[in-house]
Amino acid sequence: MQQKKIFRPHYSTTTDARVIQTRDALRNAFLELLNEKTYEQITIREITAKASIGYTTFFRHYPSKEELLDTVAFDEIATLIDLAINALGSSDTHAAATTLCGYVGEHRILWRTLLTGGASSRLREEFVRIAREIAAAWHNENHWLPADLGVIVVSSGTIELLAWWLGQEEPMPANQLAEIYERIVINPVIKANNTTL
Amino acid sequence: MQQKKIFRPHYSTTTDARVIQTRDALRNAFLELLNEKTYEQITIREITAKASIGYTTFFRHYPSKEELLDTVAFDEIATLIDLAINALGSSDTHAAATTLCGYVGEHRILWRTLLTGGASSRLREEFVRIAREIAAAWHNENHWLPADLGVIVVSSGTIELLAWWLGQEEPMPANQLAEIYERIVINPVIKANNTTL
Amino acid sequence: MQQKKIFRPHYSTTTDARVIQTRDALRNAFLELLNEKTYEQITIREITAKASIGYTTFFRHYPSKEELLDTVAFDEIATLIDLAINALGSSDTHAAATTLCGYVGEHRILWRTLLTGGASSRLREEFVRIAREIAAAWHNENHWLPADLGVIVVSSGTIELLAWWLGQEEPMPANQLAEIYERIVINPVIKANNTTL
Amino acid sequence: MQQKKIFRPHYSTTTDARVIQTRDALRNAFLELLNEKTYEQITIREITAKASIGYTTFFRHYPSKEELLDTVAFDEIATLIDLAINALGSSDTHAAATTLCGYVGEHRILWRTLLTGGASSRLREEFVRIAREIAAAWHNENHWLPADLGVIVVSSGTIELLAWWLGQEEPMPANQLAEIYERIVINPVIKANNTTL
DNA sequence: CTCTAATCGAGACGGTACGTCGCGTCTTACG
DNA sequence: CGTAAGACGCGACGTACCGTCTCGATTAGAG
Repeated sequence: MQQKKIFRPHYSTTTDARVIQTRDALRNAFLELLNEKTYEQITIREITAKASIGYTTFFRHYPSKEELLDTVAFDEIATLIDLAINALGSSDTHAAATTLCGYVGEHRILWRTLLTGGASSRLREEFVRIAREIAAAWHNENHWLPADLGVIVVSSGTIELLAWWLGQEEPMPANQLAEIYERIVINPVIKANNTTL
Repeated sequence: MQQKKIFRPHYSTTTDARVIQTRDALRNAFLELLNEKTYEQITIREITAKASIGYTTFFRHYPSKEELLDTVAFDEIATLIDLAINALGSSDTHAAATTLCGYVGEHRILWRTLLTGGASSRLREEFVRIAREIAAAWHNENHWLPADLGVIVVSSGTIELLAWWLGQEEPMPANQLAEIYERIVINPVIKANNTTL
Repeated sequence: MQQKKIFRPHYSTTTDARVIQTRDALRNAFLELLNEKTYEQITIREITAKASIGYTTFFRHYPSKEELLDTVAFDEIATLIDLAINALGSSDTHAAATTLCGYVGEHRILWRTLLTGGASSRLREEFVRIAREIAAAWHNENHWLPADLGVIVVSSGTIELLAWWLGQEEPMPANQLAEIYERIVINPVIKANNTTL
Repeated sequence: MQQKKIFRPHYSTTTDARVIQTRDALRNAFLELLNEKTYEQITIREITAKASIGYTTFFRHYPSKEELLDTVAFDEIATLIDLAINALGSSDTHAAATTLCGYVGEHRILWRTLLTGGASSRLREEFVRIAREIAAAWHNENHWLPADLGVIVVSSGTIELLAWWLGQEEPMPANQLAEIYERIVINPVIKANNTTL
């Protein structure tokens, strides 16, 4: 964390056109590579070569490959989790599920890379991890179902369902997916309490 | 005339006591390390050091870290998938679910390492991958649910549920877990077909 | 796109101060080690350790130990062979012999390492090899003496004589050596033709 | 030198037919390999493979590759040096030179391997080294020529001349070689004293 | 419109891990 | 029950990336 001497003025926000350009190039090169190979297999040298950026320059913007991935994915994950939490907690689960599927569908290209590309397992872990944090205070009236287990199963179910969808060659419409989502992921957890076991 | 490469006669089964001993040492050292750190962070040198085995000797038994993990995990995964498939396909899902949870509970220590340790994401991927292969021919009468999506959701749900259970400090009894398993993972997929959407 | 292999831009001449410094350190460490042990016994790790240079860095400058030796020795050998050829071919063999012995005496320290150190046998072979190449076109009027045999005997005689001289604790003066050189190495080959056998 | 536990009953002379057979096989395999590659490049595993002998068995007969070479070459070198010393010291140098060249010619195949094969430089060093030891007490009446220098020049000259001869495709007759030998190697050293410089 | 400072490319360097190779010792299973 | 087959520890090899550090060249944007 504590960098010693390397010149790193760019970690802060800047409007310098060169900086913006460099970061975009890195981001795009990284995403392209994620479509080809595993996160671990991708080297920083590859990213910079593909981005036509000097190797050293990478470190002027991100301290590590990890950090670049986070930067690329963090906002997207946060948005998606918001929607997923809504789907879980809302009274109108149907609308929430549709919204979530619709959102991912609109960002299909990016999300396909994230969920089916070389960083998929990292993304999934991250998704579940953040979901657990956010939902830590979440109240669950199902006495038979531990709250965090519910969050885990819904989170991972969500991710797997979306990954499957994005990997299809001829994907079904978003609203149809939303129905399935509701039936096999949402409802079993939140609506099961009125069923006697 | 020339040496073929490294001398690797051991990949086949052997009864040599030294070989058994060495492999056990590697396996145990590896599992211990998986409780401490990520699969990627573990180096072969660490494994051999912890096992008090020469570095080169590792390669006399496994061509890579990957292969060692496979060897350690493959049989366990295969057994578990058998049970999971039964849970999914059997008419008596309750009995199948109980059997599965019971099996994992009996091998709690190993499975906790596999599912909550440093190789968890690899194990989960592998589990889902194998499950898809096995269930490729699986017939699904739910016209509204694509078969492979069902397999994916059940597989990942199974894994996540077990991982949660094994990570608990005071885990609930296996049969209680089995009930939850049935309600939020099994039934939504296989019993939903008699519900009109 | 991919890295070519290890980064090796330095084989060409460069004025970079760091490069000069590194190469000098390697060269000196190598020569010091040659005074202690055999060329084969010296490891690249030893050289770099003695030079306080990173192990990997060695390969950024030389592809192998062999190449380092060549670099260290090649110019010297070439110079010496020039002088030796002159000694052999010149009409004034006396002056040529004196020049050659004087030259080696002036570079006594380096040549002692080369000829009596751990790489001596390699150096001798190299010397004879190069001498044969250079003297391939050399015309010999001695009908009784095959030209290449003459070159070989003179070359090896030269080397052995110099090695002996450099190994002496109280070496004789260069001009005295030159006289012996002329009598037992040069003259027998080039002046013998006017003697009937 | 001090071997601990390995079973090595064969270092002593033995008449056991199997032992003789094994050693011959190793010796022949070694000589064959010396015609193909450098002493350093030859591995013990290669030798044993070519000899159809177990790898471990090698060490029951020789502690190292070095020792095998010595065993193969020592007697031959000693014989040759005897002859060379005679050539140098005898009053009838002509007869001695002829004898020496004749002897080598009769063992042409072995000597060609030794002097032009992959161990040539070792052989040459060894030859000169032994010659110096034997001739240490040798008295030299040439006041202008240090005795050991004389031995060195004659030894190396002898070796180089023989190596050249054995490497020829159409070698000259032994007696013709002997004449050259006498003129350019022997006489310059031992008969030069009656010449004023 | 200049000039100063931010940005960048090139690449030398010290490291660490990799997987391979050969050595020489030690052990065991088999004939 | 002695030996060959081979398991093993060891250490060097050469490669691949890592992340740090210069050193100049270029360029943006403030004065």
